Amino acid sequence: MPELIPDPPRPTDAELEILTVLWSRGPSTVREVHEAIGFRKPTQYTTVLKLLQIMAEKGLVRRDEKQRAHIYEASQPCEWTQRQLAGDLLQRAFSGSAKSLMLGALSARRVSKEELAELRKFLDEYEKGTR
Amino acid sequence: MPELIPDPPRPTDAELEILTVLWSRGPSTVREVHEAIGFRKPTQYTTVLKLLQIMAEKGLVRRDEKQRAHIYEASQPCEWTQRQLAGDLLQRAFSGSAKSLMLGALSARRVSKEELAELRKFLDEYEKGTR
DNA sequence: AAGTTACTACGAACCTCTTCGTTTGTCAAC
DNA sequence: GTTGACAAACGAAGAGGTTCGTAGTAACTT
Repeated sequence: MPELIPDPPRPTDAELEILTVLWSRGPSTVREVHEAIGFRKPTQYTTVLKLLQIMAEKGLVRRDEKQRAHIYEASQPCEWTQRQLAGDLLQRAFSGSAKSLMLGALSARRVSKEELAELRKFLDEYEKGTR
Repeated sequence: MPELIPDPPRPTDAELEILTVLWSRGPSTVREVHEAIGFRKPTQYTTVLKLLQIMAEKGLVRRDEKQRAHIYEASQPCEWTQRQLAGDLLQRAFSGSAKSLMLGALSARRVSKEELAELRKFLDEYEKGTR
């Protein structure tokens, strides 16, 4: 019978930064993650290691211990986590109003005409999908 | 000369919940906030008080001490904070892609046809505004 | 074999967040 | 004036998050 594994919790800020690396790089060693993080802010190797260990306990990442240098991998796809985070914020800060969220996002930073067009296209496709 | 006050920090989960009450009720006493919160989850009066005191230190709320029962008020308008939160998440979890954020939000919960129409209308107006 | 390097594991320190019990102060009514 | 109600202030405890130093261990080099 299938193991019943609960959804991993919402990642914290530091955890999300690591997940970002794992999503873009794919399965990686601690060293690889550490190097990627190092570009953005100086961090000790063991800090990244500890974080990854804790994330493994929480179920945010999976760990392959077959090699000496363990390989870590995000347990959930990027889109899944993004959905959690967006839905969570939508609920907590925007009382569920997608329009308000959009307004907030667009006014937070300049958005190109291309991106606006993309958004429209996306709305069309979305509507078609839920018909 | 004008006091140079830094922007308040990103509110935590519990703080955001209180801010929500203040935005909808307007300036309120601790008791009023406590009652409003109590509808959603049982909480001690002093917990709300402490939270508000800390939020005042952080600059998230202003406090009027003229009355015996102090009056608290959100220091920033709802829209401002929403913009911060949306921009922050956009940056941290969506690499700045407004489209991805929208996709996440829409797939997080069902959205009515009316809301979709609203979104389109909003996009049009937004484009007009940034011409 | 001894020394060097690369890795994991562990533990502790420090901070923030959240919660609540207790104390202190103020005001009004009896 | 004493009492009771209601308010702020304070202190502390517990949980979680973040960081890092140190220790232990396996593999590689000479």
